This record gives sequence, C-alpha cells and structure tokens, in this order.
Amino acid sequence: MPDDAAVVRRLPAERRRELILEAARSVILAKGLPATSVREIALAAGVSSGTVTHHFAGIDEILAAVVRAETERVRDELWAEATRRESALEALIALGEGLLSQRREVREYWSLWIDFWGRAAHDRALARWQSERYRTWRELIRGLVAAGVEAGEFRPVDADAAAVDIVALIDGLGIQAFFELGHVTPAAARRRLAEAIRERLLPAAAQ
Amino acid sequence: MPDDAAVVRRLPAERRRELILEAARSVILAKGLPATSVREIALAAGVSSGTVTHHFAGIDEILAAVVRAETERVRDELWAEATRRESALEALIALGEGLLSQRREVREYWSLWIDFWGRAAHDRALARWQSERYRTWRELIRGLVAAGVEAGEFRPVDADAAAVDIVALIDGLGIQAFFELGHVTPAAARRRLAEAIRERLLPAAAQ
Amino acid sequence: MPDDAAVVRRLPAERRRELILEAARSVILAKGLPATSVREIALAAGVSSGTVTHHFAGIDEILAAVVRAETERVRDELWAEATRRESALEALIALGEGLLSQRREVREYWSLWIDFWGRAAHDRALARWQSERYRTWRELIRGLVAAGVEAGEFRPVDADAAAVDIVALIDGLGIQAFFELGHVTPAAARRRLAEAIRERLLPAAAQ
Amino acid sequence: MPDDAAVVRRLPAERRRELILEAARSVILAKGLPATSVREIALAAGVSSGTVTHHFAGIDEILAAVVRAETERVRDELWAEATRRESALEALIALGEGLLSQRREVREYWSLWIDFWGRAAHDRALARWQSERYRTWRELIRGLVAAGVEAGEFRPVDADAAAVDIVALIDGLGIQAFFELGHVTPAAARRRLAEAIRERLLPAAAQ
DNA sequence: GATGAATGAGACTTCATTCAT
DNA sequence: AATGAATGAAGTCTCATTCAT
Repeated sequence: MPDDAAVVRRLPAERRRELILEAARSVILAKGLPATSVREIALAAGVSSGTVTHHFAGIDEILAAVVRAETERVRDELWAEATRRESALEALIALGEGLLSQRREVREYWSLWIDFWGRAAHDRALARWQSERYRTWRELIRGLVAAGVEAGEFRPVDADAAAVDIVALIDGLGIQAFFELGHVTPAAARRRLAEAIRERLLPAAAQ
Repeated sequence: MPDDAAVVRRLPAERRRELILEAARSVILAKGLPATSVREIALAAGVSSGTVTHHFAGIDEILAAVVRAETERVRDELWAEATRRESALEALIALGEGLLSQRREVREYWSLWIDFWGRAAHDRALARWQSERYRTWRELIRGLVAAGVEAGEFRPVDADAAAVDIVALIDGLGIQAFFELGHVTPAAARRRLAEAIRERLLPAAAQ
Repeated sequence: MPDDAAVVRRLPAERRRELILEAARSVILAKGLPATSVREIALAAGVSSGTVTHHFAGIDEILAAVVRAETERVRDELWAEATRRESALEALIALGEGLLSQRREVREYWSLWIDFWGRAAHDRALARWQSERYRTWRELIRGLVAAGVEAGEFRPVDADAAAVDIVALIDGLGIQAFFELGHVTPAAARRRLAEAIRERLLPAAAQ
Repeated sequence: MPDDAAVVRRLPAERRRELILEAARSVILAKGLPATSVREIALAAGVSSGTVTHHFAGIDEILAAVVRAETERVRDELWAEATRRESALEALIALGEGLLSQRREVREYWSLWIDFWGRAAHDRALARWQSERYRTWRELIRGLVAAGVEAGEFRPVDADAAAVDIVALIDGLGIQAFFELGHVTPAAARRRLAEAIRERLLPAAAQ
C-alpha cells in the first residue's frame, strides 16, 4: 500500500502542474510576487524544489501562469454573472460590483494585480499583455453600454468613452478600497460605482 | 577646476545623501523596486557600496526616502499650479491633468507609485501610509469641490463622494494610460477626466 | 575507482554533514571560533559555500554541532576508559589524566572549550549549557568518590565538595598546561593532579 | 563658552587614550571581545571612530591595552590587600578569595580573561603573554607559601608544586562560579578554596 | 587633536537552477 | 515523474582603516 491516503506520490504532469500553480498562487498572495521563491512554492505544494523546476521552465513561467489563470477565471465568472441580468444597467453594475466585492477572493484578485502591475511596469512584454487585458475589459463594457443605448435604456452616449471611464472608476475605487482601512470600504466603493454609472448613462428623467 | 562633478570625492553628508537618493530613484525607475539593490544604487551614484550604507541605515530607508520625496514634490508642485487658477473647476482640472500629463516625470511618478503599491500590498505600515496619502488627496479635492459649491460654480453635490470619485478616476485613467500603448493616451485620459469632472459637478445649464 | 575521496561529488546528506562538521572542527581549531566563517568551512570541506548552507540552517548550528559532538566523544571515551579500572582511585586518576594528556586531540579539546567559553560568556543559552556540562562532570566524579568512600578505599569525605575541587583542579591545570610553553607541561599537570587526588582522598596511612 | 560643561572637546592625547580604553573595556565586557568594534568603542567614548583610530594603531592594540591594564590593576590591588595580612595563610586566602569575590568588577575580570584566553589560544604572542602572567601569579603565591614554611606556619611542602595547585584551583573554581547559575556560587567557591588551602598547607594538628 | 566621508573586503544568507540518482 | 545535493551569483550589512578637512 505505497499510495498513502492523502499523499499522492506520482501524478500525471498536467495534474501536478495544476497543484503547483495553486500552491504558487497562495504563496504570491501571502508574500507578494517579489518574495515568492521556488522553495516556498515547493513547500506549499508538498513537493521538492526539483519537482517545481521539473515541470516549469523557470519561476517566471509559474508566475505568468498564475496571473493568466486568475485573470481568466475571474473574467469568465463575472461575465457569466453579468449577462444573466435583465437590463444593461444591471449587467454593468453586477460586473463592477463583482470586482469591488469584499469577498476574500476578490481582495486576493486585487493583490495579484497590484503585484503584477509592478512587474509589468518594467517589462515590455508584460506591459503589452496588461494593455490587452484592458482592451478586453473595455470591449466587454463598451458592448454593454452600446446595447443599452440601442435599447433606449441609456442616453445616446459615446460607448467607447464610457467604457474608458467605467474601467478607470473600477480600478481607482478598487485600489482605494484595497488600501483603505476605514473610510472607502468595499461597500462604499460599490455604492459610488453604482451611482456613478447611473448618472453617467441613464436619461435625466430616470435618475 | 578641481571639483568637477564626476570627480568630487568628498562631499557634505547632506549633499551625498541627495545624490544617492537621486541615483536610487533612477535605478528604481529603470529596474523596478524589487530589482533595486545597494550595489546598483552605488554604481549609479558613482560611489562604493560602502558609501551608500554609510549614509543610510539600510536599503529600506533609501527606498522610503525616494518615495516620500517624490510624493511631496509632485503634490506641492501640482497644488501650487492648481491654486493659481481662477475657478474651482479650472483648479480641479489642472490638478487632474497635471497627474495625467505626458511629461517624462509624470510617467516616472506613476511608475514609482505602481511599484510602491506592490510593496504596500504586503506591508502593513506601508499600506497605512498609502491610506494616509489617499486621505490627503481626497481632502485637497474635497476642498476644491466644496469651494465651487459654495461659490455657486458647482451643483450642490456631496463633496466627499465627489472627491472619492475624482481620485478614483485619476488613478484609473493614470494606470490605463501608463500601460496603454496606443488607445488611451495621456491626452485621451486628460480629455476624459476633464469631461467627467464637468459632467459630475457643473450645473446642467453650464455643460 | 570512481569514488576517490577527493573527487566524490554527490553524497548522502548525512555523510556530507559529517564531512562538513569535520572540516568546521579543523577550521575552528586552526583559527578559533570567531574567525571561523562559512567560506573557510566550505574551503576546508572542499565544497561550495552554498553546499554548507544547504546542509545547515546557519553557521551557529554548525558551531554548536561541533562543540556538542566533541563533548560527547571525549566524555564517552574517557568514561569508558576510567570505569575499566579496578579501584575508584585509579578510575579518578585515569579520568583526570585523560583530560590532561598531551595527545594532539586533547590539546584540541581544550582549544575548543576555551573558545566556547568565550562565546558562552556572552550568551545566556550557551552559558546554561556550559553549566549543565559542569554538572555532568561533577556528578560523574562525585559518583566515583562516593564509591571509593563506600568501599573504604577513601576517607569519609564530602563527595560533593571533592567533586567541585577535582573538576576545578582539572580545569585549572588544563588551562595552565594549554598556555604553558615549558614549565607546567601536560606531564607535570598530570603528576600534580594525581598527587592532589591522593592527598585529598586517601587515608593518611595510605599516602 | 565653547567648552561646554561635560563635553570636553579637545584633550591631551594621553588623557584621550585613557578615556577610550575605559570605553573599550565597558564594550568588551558587555558584548565580548569578538563583538567589540571600533564603532562601538567610539560610541561609548563619545568620540568619532576616526578619533579612536587616531590614537591607536589598530583595534588589536586597544584590546591588548585593556587586558594589560586590567591585569595590572587587579594584581596590584589584591596583592596590596594580601600583604596587609598577618600570616601567610591569611594572605593566601585573601588573595584567592579576592579573585572569587562576587563583586561586579570581579565577574568582569573573569569575563575579560575568558575572552582573552579565546584569543590567545590562536595567537602565539598572546599565548606567550598569558604564560608569563601565570608565571607571575605562581611566583607570588610560591613566595607566600615559602614564607609560611619558613615561619613554621605551614608544613614543609614543595612551594613550587603548591603554587601550581593553588593557581589551578583558583582558575577552576573561578570558571565554575562564572558559569554556574546556582550550585557553585562565588561564596561556595571561596569556601572550597579556603578549605583546600588549609588542608594543603597547614600541619595536621592545626586543621 | 578631532572628524567623518569614503572605501572595499568579507560576513551570513537566499536563491534559481542543474543534474545524478 | 520525482528527488534533493550541489552550485555560484547576488542579496544586505558590518567592519577596520585611510585620509582630506
């Protein structure tokens, strides 16, 4: 019986990679990107450091994979939730509020992104990726705004411009809430966002 | 001409400290906070690494001093510029646009802050400091908004809420512009900010 | 003959640890505790400094391990030798003379202890350990004395007090012999010790 | 009034040297010889580190001077006290007990010596000096013993041998008491020494 | 006599990576 | 697939010493 209960010795490469990425994510969240080492990832994953470097080309690949997975996971989750709503307004607010939730995972999401920005600020390729990500978010939001305009739900605003504003507001409120210790709580940030979106898009009569 | 800049061997401590901080700032901007080492700072400053540690208690003191100096410099500069304007609207726009300028120094300012956020995200004391800094900015902006309301220049808005929104917009636009390679240029960010401020504060008739 | 001592690249951790401790011991003896660095230990062990820190948590762990191993080795060796003797007197003298032998290893033993005292004098935990070590030695000697008294071989002395005296004499003679260049040789120290023990313990008639 | 009360700016070299040695002594006692740095000595002396190296050739000279001064001071003091006694026995006991006193200065004396032994164990010149010091002590004690024998106060013992024994006992008891936390207190060490001296030297009838 | 700016060697430790097993 | 022994570069910091002032 060499295959002890919780201790899985040998796994398919793909499964082991996932476990290592999961461990890496938890270490990054706890200590921050710059303080995340192969040794700590290995420790958290319950494997030797050799196993970590056996499955990845280097530590940079691990970090990139973690951020990429997180991005996609959160985007898909929130988008699914948003498009379940009846109106464009509700969809937009659901999207924004999802990003300003006080759930632990959301705080972790911001932590990861703030860490990533720091790295991307000095790495051309990562900066390009970050730029793409912004483009994606703006495109999603632009679509919702345009649909609302089309449906007569919103004023006939410039959807591109509105998307820039809304993404900026979400980021700005997210950062304030992340560092804030009392004043701009996540709840307050969500209130501000919802109100700002209404004011920005609804016809005067509807506000 | 014995005291040629590049040759000066011995300087008053205060002057040497300044030169080292200047060098540290340039290294941080080029490589990022986590990649900034005593050795690189010394190299950039043209002194031995021993000289660096002779003038500072440790590398953390250097990094903190750089960020602190940058903060104060930019705040004072922009505030002086803003309060020179005639109306509250113009002052607000000057402040915001100053932070979204495409001058090299402003890009550097954002780089430094993005790096700092990464560190503050995992350091209680730095997070507190960041929180204080936000409080200061909101307070400055709240004052301008309240003055505009008082003068009948703005609608009777909640100045606190408006300050949160405007700080968030500036941060959000600043980050998008920082990473953006083509779409959301600094100029576009400034346009968006000015328009958003007008819409948020001016009476319907004045827009 | 692929595993020539000087060429062996890869070893079981336990064996490598032993080799490093052996190397550390030789460095300490040659240069003294305060001058013993990781680099020198690595050099003496024929490995990289990284290997040294790979096998030990830090240099303090190495130094402690060396001293501990030496202590136990000498104590066990001498005690085995002493208890092989027929009478309590002979056992005591064997023990003491073993500690005052002129064998190279004994001189090294004193060197190590003198170095260790220097460290323990300024370190509470090490001082406690040193105190324990004295307690052990006194206890061993007290037992021999008590046995001799019991057997009628010695006068009815206070065994506790005698143990303190004998330990003190051994230490004092050991130090004098260690530093002495001509007068109090190890041989002289042994003579003095044997005579002192006889005088201290034997009945007047037997001296 | 540049010459502020307690702050003496400029002193004759000889006086400054003394102040620095005094400061060095206190640092050595607090931190131990190996941890004593020029910077700490300068700090304790209230001068710049440049001043310290200005008055001494190097840190080794300072350390040697401190030990030398301490040695002479203690020897002279105790010898004066001993020779004030009426009998050889009392003089010997006064000498020994002076070295086992529980006064703070005596504990400091042992600390200094233990530190010094560590250094002398790896330095030929210092070892020679240590040897000389032992020779001096043995000579002083031999003289007292011989006088006692001469006067009929002591048995006709070999004074040379007795001196070796007594010096050894003092050292051995001193070390045990230095490290001991409860059992062999300074008071117990003094009792043991006095009794051992009596037994070693007095005629059987007088004990 | 006194200062302290400047230096460079060397202290310990952390680390990503390689590779024999 | 997994391990972990081994490496050497690079990290921060301490230090004794030099020397212009």
